[in-house]
Amino acid sequence: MTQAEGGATPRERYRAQVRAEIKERAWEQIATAGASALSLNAIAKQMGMSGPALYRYFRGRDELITELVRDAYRSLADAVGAAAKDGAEVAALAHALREWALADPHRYFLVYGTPVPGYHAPDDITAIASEIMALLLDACAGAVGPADAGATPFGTHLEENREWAGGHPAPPAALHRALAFWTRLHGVLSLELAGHFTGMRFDPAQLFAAEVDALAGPPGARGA
Amino acid sequence: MTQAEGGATPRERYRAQVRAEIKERAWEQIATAGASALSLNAIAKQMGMSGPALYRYFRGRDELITELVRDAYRSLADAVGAAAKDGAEVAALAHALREWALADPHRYFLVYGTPVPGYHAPDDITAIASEIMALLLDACAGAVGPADAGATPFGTHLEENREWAGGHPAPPAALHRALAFWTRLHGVLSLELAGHFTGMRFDPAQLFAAEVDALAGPPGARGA
DNA sequence: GTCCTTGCGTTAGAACCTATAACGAACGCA
DNA sequence: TGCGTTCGTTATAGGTTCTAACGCAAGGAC
Repeated sequence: MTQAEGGATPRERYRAQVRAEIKERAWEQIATAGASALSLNAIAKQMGMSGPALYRYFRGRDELITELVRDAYRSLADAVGAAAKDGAEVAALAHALREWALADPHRYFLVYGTPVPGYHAPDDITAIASEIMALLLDACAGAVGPADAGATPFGTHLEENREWAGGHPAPPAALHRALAFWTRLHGVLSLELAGHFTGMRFDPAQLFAAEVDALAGPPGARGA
Repeated sequence: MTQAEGGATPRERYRAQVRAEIKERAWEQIATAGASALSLNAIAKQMGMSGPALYRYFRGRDELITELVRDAYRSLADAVGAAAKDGAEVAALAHALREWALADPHRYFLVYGTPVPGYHAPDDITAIASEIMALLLDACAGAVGPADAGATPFGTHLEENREWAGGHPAPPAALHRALAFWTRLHGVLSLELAGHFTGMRFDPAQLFAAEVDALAGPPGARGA
């Protein structure tokens, strides 16, 4: 999208532009009907082209979706990164995450929703995921309270298996806090976005805020 | 499945039996390829029938899936109910939930996974969901610690909007704890089942256990 | 400016899918 | 034994992804 004009040859520029427009339409479809309803045929028709033309630009439906997942991850990393720029408070990251999720629920589900059985994310996507995790670890390492001294059972387990942190020099309590941040906020967000709270009258934002509050306090609270 | 033999007329018995077999095959397909790959045609072919025959038994793909969702909810309610029978410890419910989820991940995603845009669950399904919530509230109400006295901001918000608890006489702290139970354990389970922990070396079971531990302790810990 | 190559978009078609319509046969009930 | 309901069939319409083969047009080379 940004480097569409940076292409060398006219053909490459045109190609990049068409690819961008295809993804644009794809995002529109996903925003309204979800990823499962994404139809290459419909996109082509919408663009005034006839069906198989799109296969010049994407190997197939899977490759397009993989590209969209990549963009979604990139977008999330940017959103979280922007929030982590200054203060780097854990609550700020949480807020950025929620904003990003509410802005386009289907995009959230594209990243964190029900996985496709055969699908395995390519390396560059998992790299972006690690990048997000690093931001989270930074924030969590910066917020280690004095109460984090006591080692929890899970803390020691994490100490022994901390390869996933990619060499990040965070204490076990921070590792645990980062993991809890991820799983707890995903828990609230995914249930909210999936509509499991509709009917129940309480405000999901306040439940989310309560979880963020708990996260800002004790990490493994009462563990051991 | 159970009441297949309770039918009055031979026709009804046969019909119930065929419906049961269709659902059986559907579950097999879902277990291997997920709900999105469920094909009425394939089921029919597998049963030696030709395509449209299944429409005598289900209005369409949607009705079959709705039925499967209903069965999944029922199964979850039974599993949780069985665990709540005796001691009624919160940890026991958590363990039952995890067992149920790991037994068939795709079944879990059928209930808690990415929602289909147009779909709205029928009343009897939401009723089962309420039933599960009631079991959870029972367990949480029985585990109110002395530390739960202090009213958190979210606790008072829940006190004001407690219709979703269906008149359950649980203190606000128990309501909060039940909600946290649901969202936190779903957070860990769904990320684990979706494969977001693969590559990271830690044991998901221990993270789950740590969350259960935290749940058994302070509910809104440090809120306010 | 002219040729030649490369790539784009087309139509045709195979193999799926859901879903409806119309027909014939079998089954159960009286 | 007859009759009506229900079942399973085939045919059909319309949708999807994706491959193959063809023609045209645009870019680069000279």
